[in-house]
Amino acid sequence: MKVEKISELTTNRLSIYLRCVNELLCDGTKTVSSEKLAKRFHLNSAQIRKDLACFGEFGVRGVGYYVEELRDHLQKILGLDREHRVAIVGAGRLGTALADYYGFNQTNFEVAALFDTDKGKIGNRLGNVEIFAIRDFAKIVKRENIDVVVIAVPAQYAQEVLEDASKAGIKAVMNFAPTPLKVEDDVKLKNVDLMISLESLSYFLATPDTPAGKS
Amino acid sequence: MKVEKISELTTNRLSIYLRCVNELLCDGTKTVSSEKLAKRFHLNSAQIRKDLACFGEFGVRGVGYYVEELRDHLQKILGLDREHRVAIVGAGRLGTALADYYGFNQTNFEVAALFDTDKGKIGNRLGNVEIFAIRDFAKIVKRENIDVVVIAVPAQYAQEVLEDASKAGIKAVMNFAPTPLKVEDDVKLKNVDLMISLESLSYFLATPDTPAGKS
DNA sequence: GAATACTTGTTACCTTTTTCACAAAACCGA
DNA sequence: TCGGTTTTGTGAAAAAGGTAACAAGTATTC
Repeated sequence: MKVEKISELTTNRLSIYLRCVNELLCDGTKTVSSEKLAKRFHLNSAQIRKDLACFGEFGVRGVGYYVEELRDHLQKILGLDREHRVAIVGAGRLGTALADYYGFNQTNFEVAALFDTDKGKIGNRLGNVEIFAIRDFAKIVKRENIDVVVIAVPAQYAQEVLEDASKAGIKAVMNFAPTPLKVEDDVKLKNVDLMISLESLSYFLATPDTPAGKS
Repeated sequence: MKVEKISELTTNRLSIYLRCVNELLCDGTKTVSSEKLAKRFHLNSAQIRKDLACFGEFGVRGVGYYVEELRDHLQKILGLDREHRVAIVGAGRLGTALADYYGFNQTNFEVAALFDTDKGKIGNRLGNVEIFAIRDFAKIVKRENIDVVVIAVPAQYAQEVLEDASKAGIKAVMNFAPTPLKVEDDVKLKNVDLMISLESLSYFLATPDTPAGKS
């Protein structure tokens, strides 16, 4: 096991491995080699081994990995062995769509609060989740033990929301607003930029000789 | 100008440059140097020059880049000088949220059709956009000149939708379902995987000594 | 018109990431 | 127990990506 800094590319792949391993578990598979895993899910076996080796020696030579054990390790590494409480800021279509996204409420991420500035929305509920005034952000974050914030507001308000989150002690933020945000060094900001993805598709369509491939 | 294959990292940055350049245009800026652009938007000037140089010599030594001209070049390169017609498959919350996303209808991407299997939804309209039966997919794609498909259905149906799209001649697909899809070599598939992003945040929270930083 | 200041395009260098290859380890069948 | 097979973990090589440095242009000043 190497003690070095883990790249985000690696942790992203761990998420994928976890998903694959869960699928194997559903099939009733007990053990799996990196080679079999790679073949089935179109991955690279050396990379799987190397990624996993960053966190310990989970495999058994000659056998492979015990699927259930591997799942437990991956969940632990990714911090999915405990619940995360999510606040979504912006109760527009995107925010409300995210609030009952398959990912949430089916995993250890629980949407605990929505926020908006629209008085017509404040106080309403979306399923079990109440829509609060953004003014009460810090208070609710504390009361509801929120540790992850999703920014789903128009671009011009995103920076402000990020700063509110930072002030409230939030360390993990996912941003859907298509604008570059400045962030404190101790806050992890993950940008999800649909325009970039769309324009990447557009580039591909405009450039016939480019090899396609996933991403 | 180098003639080599362009990486997706490069084209993604072109999207960002375009966004920055548009902001400069709003400010009335006429010319900009790679250095000024880099300073203002927290980029690297050498990388900007290198990325741009892949596509031609757009700059003037001693001056920099003419902002308007640069915008036109970037739009052309990214294929944004012509309209793209988008179909969204899955008229659930996510699909409908995407249908009136800021990105669409404010740019050259026009949502031309929604698709669903739910008889209660088929025939309804969301703004100007009609919801069609997935059965009519190929027909509508042709009639509406659709060239980009967005998959916003539950994971278990995603592969099927992708294959329908491929059969209908679609070459650019954006997938929101959290599952790995197999795709023809000539189809560009762009995955937007919110679970991976969330789990990346979770990893960060679970690993206190990790430096944060954007992504 | 020459000297100075500025900025690009590009090469060379450095860092990160991926892939390859194999010794070491564990299992299996006889 | 032993020889053969499988498969991991890892160091070394290769590929990809990012940064720095600078020669070659262009504009501006005096």
